[in-house]
Amino acid sequence: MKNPEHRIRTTKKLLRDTLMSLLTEKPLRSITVKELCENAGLNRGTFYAHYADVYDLLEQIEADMKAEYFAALKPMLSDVADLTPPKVTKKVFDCLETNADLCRVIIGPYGDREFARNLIRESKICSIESCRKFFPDAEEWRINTYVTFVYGGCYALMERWLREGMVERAAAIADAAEKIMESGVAFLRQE
Amino acid sequence: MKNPEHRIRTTKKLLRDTLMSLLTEKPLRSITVKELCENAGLNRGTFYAHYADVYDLLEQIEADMKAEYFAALKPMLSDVADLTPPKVTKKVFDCLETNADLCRVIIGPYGDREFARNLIRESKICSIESCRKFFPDAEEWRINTYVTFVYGGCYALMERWLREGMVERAAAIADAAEKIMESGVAFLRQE
DNA sequence: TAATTTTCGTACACCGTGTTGATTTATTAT
DNA sequence: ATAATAAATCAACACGGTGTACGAAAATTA
Repeated sequence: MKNPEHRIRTTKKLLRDTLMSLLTEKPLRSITVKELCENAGLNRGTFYAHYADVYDLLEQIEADMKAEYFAALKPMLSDVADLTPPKVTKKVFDCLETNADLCRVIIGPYGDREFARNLIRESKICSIESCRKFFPDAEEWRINTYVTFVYGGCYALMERWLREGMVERAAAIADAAEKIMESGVAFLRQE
Repeated sequence: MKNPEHRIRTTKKLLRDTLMSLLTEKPLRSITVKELCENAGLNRGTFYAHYADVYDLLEQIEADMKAEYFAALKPMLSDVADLTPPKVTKKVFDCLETNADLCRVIIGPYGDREFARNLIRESKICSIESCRKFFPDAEEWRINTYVTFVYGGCYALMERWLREGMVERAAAIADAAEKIMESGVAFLRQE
């Protein structure tokens, strides 16, 4: 075969998929290694050959997701020169819409919302930089505060959107977010 | 003694304090009933007389916190007639500043941030109502979206504030939050 | 086909769990 | 104070998942 570790990859993928599946039913704390392996049809010893415990497994899954997220996001960001925070928001919402299945698990009742929050928070850095470019005279504290607020708001919208089944289009939410972060409460006086 | 259950209350309080203390060192998942009782100087059987497991204990602690939070917040809210969302924010920040010790544990590395988020989210309801009062012509969707965004933003500021050791005054953060939710990005053009 | 690597199967000691029943200690009521 | 009541203690137990080990079986590579 091409890949010398093809077999391991298959096994790992099976364990990952099984864990994600179990996470739609119950919290991580009540998922045992034994149960996980029985569901995956794997020997328990095989699990321990790759992971220390279920938390370790989830951590590795999340690390990979994070890598994929930024790998997918970066090209989206780099092809635009004047990248205002609202535009970043739109890109991120599109990214979520693409990976809807995964998002639903993470944001679900037994998912790791904290992980999602951290992803968004780490995206903050580039926004702070672009903000500085557009408002060179603004104090550092103001910029940081504004971006923090605005990212928190966007995350809240995302969470609601995912929780309610993504019935609206990503673009619609992104538009609303953009208008609020641009003009605040004036958003309620429109139309 | 006055209270017929004085002894139980003392025991429960001891268990609670011990758990909160342990939560500053390690995550809940690696805190065992055995360890908790050893630290509290109590018999393990005593624990099981009151709680099912450590998760049950934390749930009860959080339920009480929630009750206290709203008990403290309601009088703050009721003594003002024209309660705009920004004013609610100010009140909540004051409330957090008062209970700084507790907040630090919850928002800390092993705390339950999700619990904090839920508290804030539940405060949203009264804000939606007051928003409707001030903007009777706005569509329901717009109001809900705006309040969701704005609460997410406030929560993000709170989290940052707590994480950075509450060095700034609550009023300062509340002012910033107020201005952003009022006029959006214009916040960066001030001063 | 032979060599290598991964998975399987089994067994084992270990530890925390949750429960039990009897005993001791503290609180309440008389 | 003393008896009655309730809670905390103590020791013991079966149970289940953990993490590890090692040889056998199966799959992959050369």
